[in-house]
Amino acid sequence: MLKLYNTLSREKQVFVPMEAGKVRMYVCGMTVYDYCHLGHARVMVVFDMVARWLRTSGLAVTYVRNITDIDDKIIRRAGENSEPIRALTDRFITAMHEDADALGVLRPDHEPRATDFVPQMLDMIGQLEKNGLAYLADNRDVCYHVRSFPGYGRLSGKSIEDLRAGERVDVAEGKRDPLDFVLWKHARADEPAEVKWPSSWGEGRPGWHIECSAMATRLLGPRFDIHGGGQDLQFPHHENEIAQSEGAHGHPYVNYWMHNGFVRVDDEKMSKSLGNFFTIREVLKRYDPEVVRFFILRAHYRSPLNYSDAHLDDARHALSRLYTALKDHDGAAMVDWDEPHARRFRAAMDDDFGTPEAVEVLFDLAAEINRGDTTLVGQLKALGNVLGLLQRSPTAFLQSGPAAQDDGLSAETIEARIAARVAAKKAKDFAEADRIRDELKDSGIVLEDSPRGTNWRRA
RNA sequence: GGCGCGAUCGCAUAGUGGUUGUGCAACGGAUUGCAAAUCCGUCUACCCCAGUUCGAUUCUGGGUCGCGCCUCCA
Repeated sequence: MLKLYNTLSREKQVFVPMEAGKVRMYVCGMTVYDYCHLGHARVMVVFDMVARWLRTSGLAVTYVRNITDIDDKIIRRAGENSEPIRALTDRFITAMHEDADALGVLRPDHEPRATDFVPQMLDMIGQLEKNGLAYLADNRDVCYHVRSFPGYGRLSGKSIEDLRAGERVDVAEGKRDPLDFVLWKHARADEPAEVKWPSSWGEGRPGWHIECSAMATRLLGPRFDIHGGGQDLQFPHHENEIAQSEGAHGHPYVNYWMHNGFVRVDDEKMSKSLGNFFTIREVLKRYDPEVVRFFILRAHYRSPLNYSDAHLDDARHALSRLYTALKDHDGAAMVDWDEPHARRFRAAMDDDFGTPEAVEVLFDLAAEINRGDTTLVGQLKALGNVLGLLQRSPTAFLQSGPAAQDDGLSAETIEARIAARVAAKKAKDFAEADRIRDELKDSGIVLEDSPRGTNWRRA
């Protein structure tokens, strides 16, 4: 029985799908004007894990993760680059897919682009206007009248009064209330034709929040099971989505809201605005992507996750232990769910996606295997697979490394050195054998003698 | 100012009203020509102050510190 923490109720709840055996899930994805950073990596990996676990649990999942391809920052960036919006967004969508693929993130069932759903957004805005929740402001933007929507602030635990008290928003440009947000931005003369769509309120483009409501409704229906995203989207983005969808449809929008914690650097949120972010591809130059995935899943999805080289190094060593246990064994990869470790694994995952405990089970399996119980090899591999881990050849993982690109030593060179050392050992020239080993060690290559020969791996 | 989250062994990260988890690191032993890997063992924590309790790291209240949201942000 799966329980998950629902941001809306602020407690763990038993997950009951709307339709037996099926789950409909929407996750807020990327705004594509730059490379993804580690924070994006976390959202993608976390909800990939969620989708995998739901499927492993026998549910048919429809997973939607949107792409925001129209927005102020995109327009600005395209202008700076003197390139069409579409060229810019296409480029970064490709880059995003490269990053996601590297991290073992499976493609969602749908990746809708906002610009493909403008008519649906306009329909929804029209409905909101009809319901008395949207109005055309003096500056010709169409705005959502937040005060007319009862229950605004329920998700984020904010009251309209408190928001006003701490208000730091610019003086309203035509808004009736500073809290009101834009549904439809009227077109400006200096904007490219590419970002102008006709509408009954005049030419313009969608506000940010409306796209998710419209696309989720179109692809999953007006009410669905799970909606996820980064913690920072809880307010105002998700609060506004609720106001839009419930305001338009007159019934609840989402049953379970999930928010993943931030990635931090030096105990500060990693973000574009703070400038302390690392892009995924930057990190992947120095760390194996599976190490990054492991690093993310080793922490609970709702906890903050501190990034540092030391922590990634630690994660690499830990993952190496798992792969080392798998080395020299072939095992079928089907989970036997009646086996005790698998039961613990399931219990951990069913408790709000407790990947840290699930990973712990993996280490216990590795220990059992190292003690000689090779019947558990298949379990380790198969449970690893549930998390999207441990599917490579152990040797391939162990011989790849942080320095793989620049230590300049090819496998052939290393093998040749090993052969030379074996010869030296045979001749009882241990000084020479040790010299060769130390030399390789200085290049980050660790040798391991075994009855069946000498193996090597990268430290 | 409003709202919320967190404080666990050297580092990291789980979890639990009483049996003290996991990874990395460290130390001792086994193994090894020596190593590495592995195994066995050691070290063994729960911010502070009250309260509830037979018993609290775990529950309640207060405090301190850190962080997040309230503005674009995964």
